[in-house]
Amino acid sequence: MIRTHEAGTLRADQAGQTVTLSGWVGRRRDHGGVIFIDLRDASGIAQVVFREGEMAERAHRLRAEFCIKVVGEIAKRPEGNENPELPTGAIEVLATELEVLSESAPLPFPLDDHLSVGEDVRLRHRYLDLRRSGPARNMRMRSEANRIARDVLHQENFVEVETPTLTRSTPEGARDFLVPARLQPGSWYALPQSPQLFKQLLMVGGLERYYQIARCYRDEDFRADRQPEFTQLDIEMSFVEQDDVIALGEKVISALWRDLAGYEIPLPVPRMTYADAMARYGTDKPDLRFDLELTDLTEYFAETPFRVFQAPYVGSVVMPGGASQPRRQFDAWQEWAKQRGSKGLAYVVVGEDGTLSGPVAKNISESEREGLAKAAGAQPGDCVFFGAGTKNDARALLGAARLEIGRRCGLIDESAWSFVWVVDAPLFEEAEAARSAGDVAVGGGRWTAVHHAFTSPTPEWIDRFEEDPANALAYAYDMVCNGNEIGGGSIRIHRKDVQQRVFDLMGIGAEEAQEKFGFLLDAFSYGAPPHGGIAYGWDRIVMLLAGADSLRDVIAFPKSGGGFDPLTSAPAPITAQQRKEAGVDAKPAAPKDQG
RNA sequence: GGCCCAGUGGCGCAGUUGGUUAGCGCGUCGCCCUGUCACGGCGAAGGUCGCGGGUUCGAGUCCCGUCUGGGUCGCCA
Repeated sequence: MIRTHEAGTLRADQAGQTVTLSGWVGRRRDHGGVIFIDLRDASGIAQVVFREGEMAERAHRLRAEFCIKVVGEIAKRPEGNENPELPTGAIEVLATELEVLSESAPLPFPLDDHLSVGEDVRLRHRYLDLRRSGPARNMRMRSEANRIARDVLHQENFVEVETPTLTRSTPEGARDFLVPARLQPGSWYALPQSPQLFKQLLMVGGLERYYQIARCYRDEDFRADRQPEFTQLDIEMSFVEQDDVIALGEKVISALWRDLAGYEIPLPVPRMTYADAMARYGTDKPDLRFDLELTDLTEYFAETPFRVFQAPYVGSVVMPGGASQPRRQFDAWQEWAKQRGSKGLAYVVVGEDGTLSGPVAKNISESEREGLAKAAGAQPGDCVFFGAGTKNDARALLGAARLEIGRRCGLIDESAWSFVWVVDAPLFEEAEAARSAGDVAVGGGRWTAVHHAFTSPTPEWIDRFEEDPANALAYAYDMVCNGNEIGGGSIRIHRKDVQQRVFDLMGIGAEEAQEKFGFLLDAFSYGAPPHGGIAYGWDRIVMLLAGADSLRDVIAFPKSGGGFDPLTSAPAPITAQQRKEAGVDAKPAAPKDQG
């Protein structure tokens, strides 16, 4: 090693020792006769002092981010010159030797922690950004999270297995990234959207307990909380039921939050049914850091003269103190609602004397006005927002309004952690609904899987889901933290007959099933064990633990919008030669196409 | 794909109802400085205001288009 000590570890009791440090020049304070350098390495910083003569002269030429080696003696700082802000603030290193290991060009942006720098410049020079304390801390925290997960799973006898990234399309429902196969022009690999099928095969393979910190790829449009390649902590277990996977999942999560957030998650994590979550919070990932709930007023307005409320569903959410909003603010709410595809956001203002006002108040009947505040749970001075329409649409709008109210009214305790399992989600949705929403419905049937086609029905439904597909429940569970879905999984189908019935309902014929998932079905015919698992959204979990605002903050080399890598400028054009070899332009041999 | 916001020296920003030479802070470069720690002082360099077109006597500013980035909805477990 070309250092004997790490800069950030030096303490007063080491005074007198001669040390060799290597690292980067942080701030320098040049006083002519005496020059101070903050020498930074991965452990922290230490002040190095260059005095008079040749040492000072050479140190004078040092610039920000030069990589240097310094030999010197640790000394207690003169009385009154200690810096209590620094862990090493009691000492300094009196340099006797200086070697510049590598010079640095002027920086494209300052590395000081207290200065704000645009994200695109930082990502373009991510290697410099990572020298800053914040990004460096996030990388280390992520490493710790990996370690903790591995520790827990190791203790539980899990086997870490790597699965292929050049593979066939997995049935997750997103668009695949495709890789041309040079040796079979016209054929393509898909990058896995998750290791779903492989982990099930590992269960058939008798590994019983598998996990992987797995890279997954989905070719969809971008969001702040989405990257085209992302990481899951992927887990699968044999001979388990829902409660077993949930218990294991809680072990992992509670260890993470205990060690990295200093928070002891009260166990067991409460569970809520999907139906309950939708009814009370208008979402399948409720943020339970505040109590506000939706109210179902469909019955209440059953006889309403107000056309807008003559809908399959009418619900409301209260904005505490919302009555005092200026008119402009209510207009802004309309805009807000329109922005998410709604016609508007009906509202009623409850005056201090309890009388209702606002555009909606005039349109409803006398008796409806009478009891509305009470029915909606509103107090004088509140305002009530309404959603009317199909159950799904109206609830989605109200759920979003609930979150917006929480933010604007400061109802959310930002320091709080709320965890909940959402269970008993529907197993199927109508294929029509899925298709109209732009989904690529698998199979030609009326029903399609909400999760994926290998999710088992709950024990109550496993023998009769065909009778009432709309209400059949999936043996699945999502873990939600502060309104973020951080993980989800299910008990899988392991019986060939059940799998066949699910395929039948989805209109996937035997031939099609064989072609698409034949390898899995074949595997299931050889004594497949009952199994299930869970996958945690690793980037998002680390983001929450780090208190970061964006997934990009916890990924070493993230992509920016449009899937562009600001550092390497990928994706990039290929040469004609590469194009030819890759077989990108191969014509399909025969019309006999495949999926 | 829709909508919203932003693009001004290396970085972060200001720039009024359109009006002379586009400012400020940081950084950079040079000189000075023996106790600083976001050191300080003096001086200097550095900008076709994202790009293209239009309106105008005159555009960083107004209009249209376009590109890039961020956010959001669609999409996405």
